[in-house]
Amino acid sequence: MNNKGKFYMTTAIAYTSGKPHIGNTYEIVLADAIARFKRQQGYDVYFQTGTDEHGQKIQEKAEAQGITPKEHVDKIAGEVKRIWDLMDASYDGFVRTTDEDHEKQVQKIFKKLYEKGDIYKGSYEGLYCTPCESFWTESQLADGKCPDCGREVKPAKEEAYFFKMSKYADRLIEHIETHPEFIQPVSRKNEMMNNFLLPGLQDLCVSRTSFRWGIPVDFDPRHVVYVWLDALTNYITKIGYDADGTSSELFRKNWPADLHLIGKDIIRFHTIYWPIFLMALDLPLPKQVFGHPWLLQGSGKMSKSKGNVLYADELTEFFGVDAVRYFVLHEMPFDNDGVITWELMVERMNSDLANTLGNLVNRTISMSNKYFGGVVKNSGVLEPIDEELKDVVTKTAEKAEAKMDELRVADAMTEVFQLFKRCNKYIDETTPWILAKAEATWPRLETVLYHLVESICIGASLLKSFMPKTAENILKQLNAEEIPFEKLGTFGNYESGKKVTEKPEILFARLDLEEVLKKVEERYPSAEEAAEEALEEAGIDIEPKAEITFDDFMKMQFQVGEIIECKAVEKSKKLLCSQVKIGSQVKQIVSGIRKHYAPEEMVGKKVMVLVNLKPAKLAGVLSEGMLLCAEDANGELALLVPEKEMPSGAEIC
RNA sequence: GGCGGAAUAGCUCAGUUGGCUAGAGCACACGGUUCAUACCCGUGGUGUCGAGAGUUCAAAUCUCCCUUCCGCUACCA
Repeated sequence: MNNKGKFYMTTAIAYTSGKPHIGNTYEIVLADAIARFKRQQGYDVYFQTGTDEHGQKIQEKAEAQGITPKEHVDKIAGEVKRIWDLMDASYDGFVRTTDEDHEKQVQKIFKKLYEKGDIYKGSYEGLYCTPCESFWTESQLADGKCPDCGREVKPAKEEAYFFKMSKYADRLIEHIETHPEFIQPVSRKNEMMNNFLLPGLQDLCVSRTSFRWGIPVDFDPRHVVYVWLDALTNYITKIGYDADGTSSELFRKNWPADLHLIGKDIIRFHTIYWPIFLMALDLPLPKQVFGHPWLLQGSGKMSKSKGNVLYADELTEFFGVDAVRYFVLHEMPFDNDGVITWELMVERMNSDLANTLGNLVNRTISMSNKYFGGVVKNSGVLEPIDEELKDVVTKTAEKAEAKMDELRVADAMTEVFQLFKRCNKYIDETTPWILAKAEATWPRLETVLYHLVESICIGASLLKSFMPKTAENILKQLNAEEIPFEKLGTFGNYESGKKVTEKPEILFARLDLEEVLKKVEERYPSAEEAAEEALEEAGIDIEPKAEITFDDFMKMQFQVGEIIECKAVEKSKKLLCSQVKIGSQVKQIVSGIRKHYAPEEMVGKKVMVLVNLKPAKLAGVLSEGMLLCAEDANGELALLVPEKEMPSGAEIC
């Protein structure tokens, strides 16, 4: 194998709040296909994945179960690993952010950046705007007030460490502009530039004192390192980066990373904060960050509380590992979200895997056995039609490689399936069953079957990155070895005279959609029930606020209000402006609930109103109070209404 | 509200620097075939290329405007 150099790639690390669903699993399969293909091409690949195990959410999850956070993350990390292994992910390194060496390095990095002056200790004192949940540096304040909402900023109870993002912004802008391949897909580049870099970066809070489950700041142990400085650094710590300068051989060989594969939701952190952290550490930047789309189920993003979650291990029970790998890779066309449903899964399984591929292998082996006792001989009786087959077959590797170089995995796989389709056509063109009738045409028949076996071997070798077990199985049935990558462009690798297996094994059995749906129905309660169950089961934890006194509480005045008029606020996408009758007076209240309520359905509702809130302008419209809502983990809102009929103006106490 | 993207066959999407009768896969229909997992091969679309206007010998492809969706962001008292 010719060595094309090192290739270090990573996935994002999975957050250990719960078992990863098929949407999360998609990322590891995508990464694995890329890693395997790179290896096949001759790169020296180091492929890293892992788990992100700190944070308040995890602390709370653990408390709710009556176990320690460590026990909780051990369990979930084990689950993640089990699923990654089930999917045949060929990772070389698995990092956990609770690994001792990771924690130690994060502390060192934190200290190093602090000593360098890039991290400074700030405090919320006089600088925190509670409603905005934002803190500001002195220089950011507008007339001593919150630059966002213009209201007073308050002294706060917490202090925190901040990272000076702005210091490196110019360098980052320069880098992004001179390296167009850095952010993929490119459409994301503009979003980052226009929304964050060009308007000016704000400093990032990198520590917390409100929870304990994190890496302590060693020189100020009341603080734990907050998420990104902890999570992102895994890409260097696990391969042996040392902030004191004695980094490992592995690190020196592999850094900078060639590819960070992440979900599109965390592009900002990987293309802004992470490069800036690296600049602060005087390390080179990763060559490419690819924010892949999401795999959705049905109509919405998968989430536990919606009850529409599919898990990799359940899907593989129905379809097998490689069919699931095929599906998730095939349905993701590079920059659009893909959709997974049981119907689509069955369709792909039947048409692509069972019909096109499975049946091809099966009919080829059957004919070899039937006509020649399984012996595949290249008797060299050629016809012009053979050239067309060879042409397609020998060019497939090159085409697939071109697609893979652009990370277009689905397209690369499609190229491989073009090869199999061409083989099926070749059988029709050469009609082996007619050749079999006369002894005179047997040599031609031998050649035809040889061509088929050879073509399938090339196809199977190319399939290896995407569906490793299937590729192996096909080659085994043909009694063939994997063809090295550099020979995939040549025809005639199969050794003439070898014997294929006597009984072909069905690679993918056709499935009946009705039966599958029936089984699914039996196994899973309907989506609605599941959603309810999930909600009840999980409950929701939110960030606790400081205790208040009864007097504080008594300052707030709540009343029942009747909505007598409601319309959308024109300048905004989320706001509704309601006229609310409270006793004898009418207040105008603006609320961010347009996604959840249409203006007409608001009218007539009696709702809970915080009446004595200081009026403020929202999108230029005056708002004189607040409608109270309950919010679930997905941001779904529900207005609070009295459970018995009550007059407007009734006090809520 | 700011920035950006998209609207093409029933569905998912390709359509390069404007140029021959607008394509692929799936689904569907018909025909052929039988080695094979009732499979494979072939054939079949009068699609207002979102609406309107413009530039041009020529526009799905460029310009303007409108409509609708989507992404990021701000806002969401």
